[in-house]
Amino acid sequence: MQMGRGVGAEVHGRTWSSATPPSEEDMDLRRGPWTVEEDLILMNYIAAHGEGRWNSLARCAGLKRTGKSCRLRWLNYLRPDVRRGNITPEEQLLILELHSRWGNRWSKIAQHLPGRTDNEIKNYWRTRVQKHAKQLQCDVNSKQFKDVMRYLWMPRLIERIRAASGSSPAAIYQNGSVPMAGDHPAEPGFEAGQVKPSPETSSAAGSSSDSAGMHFSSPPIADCFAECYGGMQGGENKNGDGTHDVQIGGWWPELLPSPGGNSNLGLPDFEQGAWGENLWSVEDIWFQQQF
DNA sequence: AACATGTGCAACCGCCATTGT
DNA sequence: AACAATGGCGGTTGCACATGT
Repeated sequence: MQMGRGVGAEVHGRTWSSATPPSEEDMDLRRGPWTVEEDLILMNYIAAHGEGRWNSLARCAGLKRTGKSCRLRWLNYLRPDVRRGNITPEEQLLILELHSRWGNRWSKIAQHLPGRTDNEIKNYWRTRVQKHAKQLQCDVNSKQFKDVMRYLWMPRLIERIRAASGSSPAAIYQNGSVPMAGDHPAEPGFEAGQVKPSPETSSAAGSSSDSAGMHFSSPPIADCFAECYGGMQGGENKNGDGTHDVQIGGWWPELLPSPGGNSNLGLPDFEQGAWGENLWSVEDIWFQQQF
């Protein structure tokens, strides 16, 4: 998909004012979508000379582009290790987790998703996650929404990954690059929440009779994440006695689709982008209203 | 079939930090 | 020390395509 852009006013990383009109060379700069020829020139030049010093690179390569534009094109599109295609559930989970930790630090988040660019992650967040917040009529940065993410989406993603795993869901962490609980600053909004699930209204995806009156302190997301993933590292949920799934024990299983069952129960289909109107089950709405 | 609306995403914008002179 | 050039980042835009009516 290619598209043009409006005529902007920045060349060589600088802007010009009406008092300092662009030079003839500046006027010659190309904007908008890159052509195949330009891509080839850029790739060949970088293959021969390496990347960096983008402004001189653009000049020396004969590209009528700003250095910034070349850099962006290379990093977001042409780099050989750029991964394209759907964001996997594992990646989705990681994005949710890391965003809860770092906020809109897209480049930092991208460092933990090999092959994914900050631009892609940012786009994912804006198009998918923010859309959900809108559907729930709450702000994406609100505690409500963060709790929905933490207690509904993430466990469901985990369950989905687990259900799908023959392939290890922990594969994404094989490089050991993902910081886990304890190595990040506390996130104030996530520290002290209390969840009071209603047994009457939370049984859509399963049955539970022992959760009445249960109160759970909200663990930091990373703790849930580590716990849940810890339970999956061996490929199976090892605990017959529920000790391992301490964070997703209790009322969480009620919200989760049964393993091997329909893992899409009430879960927005992140992967396929099926974000219809009825994404939210009654329990989701109920959950959201508790905050 | 034609039009309207929604969605995804590449590319640009503007600011700030760093580096060089 | 001051200024300019450059790199990097988060935010925003707008077009092509998909989907709905």
